[in-house]
Amino acid sequence: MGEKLKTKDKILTVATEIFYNKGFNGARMQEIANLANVNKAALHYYFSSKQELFEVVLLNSFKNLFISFDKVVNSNMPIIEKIDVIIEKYLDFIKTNTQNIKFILNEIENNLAFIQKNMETNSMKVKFFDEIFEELHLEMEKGTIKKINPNHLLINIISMCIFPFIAKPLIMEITQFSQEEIQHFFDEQENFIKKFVHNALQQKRE
Amino acid sequence: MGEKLKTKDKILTVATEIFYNKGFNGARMQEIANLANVNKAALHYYFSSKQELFEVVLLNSFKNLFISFDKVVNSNMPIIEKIDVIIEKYLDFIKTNTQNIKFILNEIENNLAFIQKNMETNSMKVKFFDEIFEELHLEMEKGTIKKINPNHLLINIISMCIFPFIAKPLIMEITQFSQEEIQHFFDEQENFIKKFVHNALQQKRE
DNA sequence: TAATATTTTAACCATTTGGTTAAATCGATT
DNA sequence: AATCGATTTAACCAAATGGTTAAAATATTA
Repeated sequence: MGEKLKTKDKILTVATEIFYNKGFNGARMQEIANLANVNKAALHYYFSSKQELFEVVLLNSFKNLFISFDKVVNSNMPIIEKIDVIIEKYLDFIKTNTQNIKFILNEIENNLAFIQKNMETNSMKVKFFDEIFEELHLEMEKGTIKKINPNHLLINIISMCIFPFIAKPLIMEITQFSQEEIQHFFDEQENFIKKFVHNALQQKRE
Repeated sequence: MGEKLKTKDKILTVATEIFYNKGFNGARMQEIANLANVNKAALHYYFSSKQELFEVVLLNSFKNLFISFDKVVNSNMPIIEKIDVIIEKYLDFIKTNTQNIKFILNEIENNLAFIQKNMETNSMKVKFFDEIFEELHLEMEKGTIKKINPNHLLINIISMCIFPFIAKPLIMEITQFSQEEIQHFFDEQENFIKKFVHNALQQKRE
């Protein structure tokens, strides 16, 4: 017991790693089998085809994304602090899941139908966005923060949190940053984004 | 004359399209040959291998990126307006070159050595960053704009301009935006980013 | 322990894929 | 028109790849 799933789990773990790094087309069943210490036939015993194995990995990857973003905030702290928490959560997630996001961004277009089907059946809806939207609208009505489009606010926050990680190799190539410089950049990024957003949200003092 | 390069150009155009959409691993020489209306052997007549053809496409792709970003601004308009122009240029570029950027982001890691070698020999250095950095520092000294880290400012501007295009399919899946809603988002995005940045840069009135 | 179901293996197979070769065709120059 | 180099083609090839099969090994259960 418990041991039964060992091989299957091992295969899935290895497959995830390989698919994340090489994508569907770059992944080789043989390499997955080798790294999982099983025969290629064992792969097909647990997963009928490369496509099926891939889809399991893709779906897990998506679930992972949604779990992390769901219900980020539900306390009754001030809106500005809440946004700070959102920024922290996004940065936390991307730091340890860069490959996960890259993988999804790369593979989503070729698998839209599959994803849509399984998003529905697994009822992975994002209430998070709706909730924070509503709250932002409320606070704007109250005059706590400036009136800006919440869609833009949230998507641009996500952009600033995620893109530098996705584009790290390109950024390093273009800027010729040293390892220390890029490290310093990422260390400072959280505070920069927070201030950036505060400036956009805070009412000017009258 | 001029006709001589026709076939080679046709191959390159088609190869670019295929490599952009499917990456190195997903691209098939046969498909490139078919779309270019030539035999597969003709491909190898002009490009010795898939790798070589790929590298030509990759290098062109990189040059394209650098040409677009080089010398964005050199007039003597106020710094804030200059930043606006930069935002416009980035958005213009990404609108028509989404696949180009995605391709580079995906393939850069596996081809770092090649890119570095050819960046040097082709002396594709980006003076743009240095110049605008210097100017930002100057204006901060003068007190025209707030003192913030130019690295962060520029990279975050780029993030906001580029990421939504890269992540459009994912955003649509998560937000369940309709076609009109997403269109509206992209239409408004330019002004949003500009205001966002202005707020971050403008000195509070005393 | 014998019987049964689960898991793993080695040896194959068909197809795809990048690449080659030698001959044929086309184009310009003389 | 004859010549010579550039271009294109058809027919192949070896290696890689996803997948299959039947038998062996390992657990599980009666």
